[in-house]
Amino acid sequence: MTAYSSVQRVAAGSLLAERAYDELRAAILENRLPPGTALSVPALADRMSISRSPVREAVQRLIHDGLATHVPHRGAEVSSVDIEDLRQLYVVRESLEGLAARLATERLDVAALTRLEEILAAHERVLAEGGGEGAHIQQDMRFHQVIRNLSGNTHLIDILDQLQGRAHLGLHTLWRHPHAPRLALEEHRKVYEAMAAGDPDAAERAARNHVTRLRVRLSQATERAPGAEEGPTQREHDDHRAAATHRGP
Amino acid sequence: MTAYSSVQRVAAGSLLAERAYDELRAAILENRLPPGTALSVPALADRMSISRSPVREAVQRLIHDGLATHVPHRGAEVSSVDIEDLRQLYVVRESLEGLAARLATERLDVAALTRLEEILAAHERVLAEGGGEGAHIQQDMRFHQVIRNLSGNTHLIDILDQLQGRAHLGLHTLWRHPHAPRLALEEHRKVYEAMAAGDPDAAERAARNHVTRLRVRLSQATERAPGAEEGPTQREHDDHRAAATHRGP
DNA sequence: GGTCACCACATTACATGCAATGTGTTGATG
DNA sequence: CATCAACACATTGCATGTAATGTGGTGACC
Repeated sequence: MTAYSSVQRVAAGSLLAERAYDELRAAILENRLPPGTALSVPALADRMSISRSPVREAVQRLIHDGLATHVPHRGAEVSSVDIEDLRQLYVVRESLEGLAARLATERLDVAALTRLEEILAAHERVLAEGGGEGAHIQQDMRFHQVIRNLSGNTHLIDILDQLQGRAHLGLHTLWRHPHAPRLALEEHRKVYEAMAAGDPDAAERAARNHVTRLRVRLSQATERAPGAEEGPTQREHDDHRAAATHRGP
Repeated sequence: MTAYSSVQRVAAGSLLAERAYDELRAAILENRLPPGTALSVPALADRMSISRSPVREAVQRLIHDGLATHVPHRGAEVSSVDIEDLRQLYVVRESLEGLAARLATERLDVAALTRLEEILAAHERVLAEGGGEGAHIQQDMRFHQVIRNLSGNTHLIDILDQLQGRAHLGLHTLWRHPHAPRLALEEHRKVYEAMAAGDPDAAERAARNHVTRLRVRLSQATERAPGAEEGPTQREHDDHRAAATHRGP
């Protein structure tokens, strides 16, 4: 029974696996599939009216991205980002956002600068109008996205992209600091100003500072509303061919 | 015709896909499959006497790792790392190795310190005995690997692991600086000393410096022996949903 | 009522079939 | 001799079949 769709558009840019990936990723990031949700390949394939192959591929990409977790004999599920994990993520992001801001400043042009201004303005508007958490997060993501794309460093862009995805996922679950959006916007302005002034050092400091404060606020917020304080929740790091060099007893 | 292997050990830790991945990764990193080599899924499946499914999965993981590149209608091939790409990679590594060294210093214990000493000693031995480029690279990798594992930061570990893989791949092709191994060892010692002294700042600086110099030496070496100087060989960055914020003409 | 064995189910991981599609080659033609 | 058209090939991407395996629930038994 070859489903209903008679000829599956194999045309340009179709790529069922990619579509499935994009769809699932978006659903996860928008919290439509909250952490812990089972990602059954057969079920998803059925719902999307495609076969299991592309879905399986999509799920594996999600796992690779850290947005999903493979549970031995129960399939995959949407990752639950715990606070410690998120904190560690911010530690890495701190360095890299700083680096991105520095590189971006060095490669900045008028168009990019204008673009950043637009984003800040839109962000301000969102906060003024009380556009909701989702709208804030979107502007926040755009700001960082533009900066890292300006860096011109492929590796940096890819890594930050992934880290932001993970962070985003975590933020849906944890953290509800009422002033956070406003503080973030103010810090973004500081980064922007340093960049506009053509000061890479200042831009790096400002960006690092921004992430550091995000991390601190996260810790503070979770301190008084403990969610997973017991147990370090230390993810077992499957020694990634680290044993290759082991030999002794 | 289910091949020869009658019952395919599906037992613990089997996982054909993973085995295939490990095998291919090792082959690529050891330069047994030099950059540009075609990675035909059917051919590999045939050679390994398994079906295409696990091989396809392995190849996709390699692509994700950046060790292989997907060529539209010709399958995948082992990535050719060009100098600019490698240089950019080192820029990122600079920040992250610095961070790793800092964090590692803060979490250092006697056992780890001893382990680092062992590696330095082994490295020294390799260089003294002229153990060859491969042996040097191995010690180099071990050193960095131990440090990042000490950092205790899962994200950092994963990212550096991948970056080191890519760098390793590039180094097979490019770069033949006769003194490089000796210089690297000396710089490793500096990092070690700062760590042993319990000085996170110094450790970070030393580690960053180390990578910076690797990068500079790379540029110098390729300056006089241009391999791919013509054409920026800029890898097309498949706009990674970056276009989401694009709109204007 | 609690414990344990059993059973049906869901899922994975792998094998394999198959149509669509671009590549490279070969041979015909101007 | 160069150009071009037709062809056979290899490969991908997707669909689907299947055995092995662990989960969860259900009922019997103590």
